[in-house]
Amino acid sequence: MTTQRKETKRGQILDAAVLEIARHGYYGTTVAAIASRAGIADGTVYLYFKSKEEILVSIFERAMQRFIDEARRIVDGKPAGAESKLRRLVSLHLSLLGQDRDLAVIFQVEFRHTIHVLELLSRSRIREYLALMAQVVEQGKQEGVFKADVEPLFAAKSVFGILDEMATDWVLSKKNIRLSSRSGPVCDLLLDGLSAS
Amino acid sequence: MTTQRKETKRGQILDAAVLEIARHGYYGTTVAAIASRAGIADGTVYLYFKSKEEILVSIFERAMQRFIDEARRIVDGKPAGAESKLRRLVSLHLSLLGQDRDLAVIFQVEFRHTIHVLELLSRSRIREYLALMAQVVEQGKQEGVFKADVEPLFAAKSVFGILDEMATDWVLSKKNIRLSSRSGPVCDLLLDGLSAS
DNA sequence: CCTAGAACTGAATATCTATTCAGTATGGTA
DNA sequence: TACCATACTGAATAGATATTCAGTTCTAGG
Repeated sequence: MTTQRKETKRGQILDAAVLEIARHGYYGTTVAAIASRAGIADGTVYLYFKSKEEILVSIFERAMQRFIDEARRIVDGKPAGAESKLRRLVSLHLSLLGQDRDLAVIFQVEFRHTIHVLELLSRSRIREYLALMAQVVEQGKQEGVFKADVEPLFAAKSVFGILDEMATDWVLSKKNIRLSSRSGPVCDLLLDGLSAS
Repeated sequence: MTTQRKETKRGQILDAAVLEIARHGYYGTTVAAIASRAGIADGTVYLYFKSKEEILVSIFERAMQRFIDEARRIVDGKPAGAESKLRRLVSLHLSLLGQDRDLAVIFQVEFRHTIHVLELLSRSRIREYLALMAQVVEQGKQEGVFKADVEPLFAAKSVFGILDEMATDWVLSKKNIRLSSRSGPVCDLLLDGLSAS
């Protein structure tokens, strides 16, 4: 069996796990249920993952890699103003989560147990992501379009916080709006604040 | 045994549970550990709570009640400008979490399983809290100090999102800053945004 | 001091499930 | 075709722990 094929099966298991975990939670999902949905025997799971926990870690890694790669393309890609880059980052975040509700559920809900399970791992990846946002804020300060006294990392966390809450709200709400439709309002608020001019 | 006394013991169990769950997570905490820390027998826990899950629910209820009561005092209390009320709400949120790290851990991490365990319960309480924030935004719009085109509930969620991220960041970081020291910068960003005037 | 009922105890139970591993199937190669 | 390595299977295991309940201790009122 080629590496290609192996990667495919590994991916299938991860896909099955995303589906099950989004519906029943990490602790509510049995390895047997993941195997069954992937159409393989329980034992086979352990040929691809050392443990159930490693499956969760892998889901996180796979998704986070995508977030970071795409964000980096915006930040380090072809030159553009900071405001434009910020708008694209916001839009990216909401689009990626908005197009896969199961993944969004896992991100917004299941990964929050992470302080115990994935602490180091998850926060280091998120720090990487936050750093990309902070880089854009820094650029904005140098261009003079963002306030001089704003701390880039603090601003990045604020941006992330708002995006995170919008995503959680979307995940938990029954309404059928598109998550990415919140992109504009989020940016407007971030850029200009609540105060009347 | 008086009701008073009963409430005390119930509270002791909850206190013990907060401590254990903050350290080991909900699924990593055994009922035996909670009982042991509370200095009672395992079975006694079940005289006060129907199940382990009910303990988690009760921790949430008890804490959330405090948040809502204090927020309501700010919002409906003696008249003040919207900006001032908003600053006090932000400060309240960060202070309440900042003065009890164990409770903060549970709020920022453990309650996120809530989509499956506490979905209805927790979100309805949080909606109540969000509604109080939204009320202040609405007031600001009428006073003309906040932008006319901002949606109050959307703004409230944004405020909550930033506060939430600051709290999570604080909980996961080893640094020994006071959480409430973030209160000023958070308000400034919310009110005036990132853009240079 | 007695006693009934409330409060408490903690060993036993009943169930659940992650992981293992001895055996089976598959597919490419000579 | 025969062979071997790789991939897969799924029943059995081992360990964990929420919850119960029969028995014990406490306590307040008479």
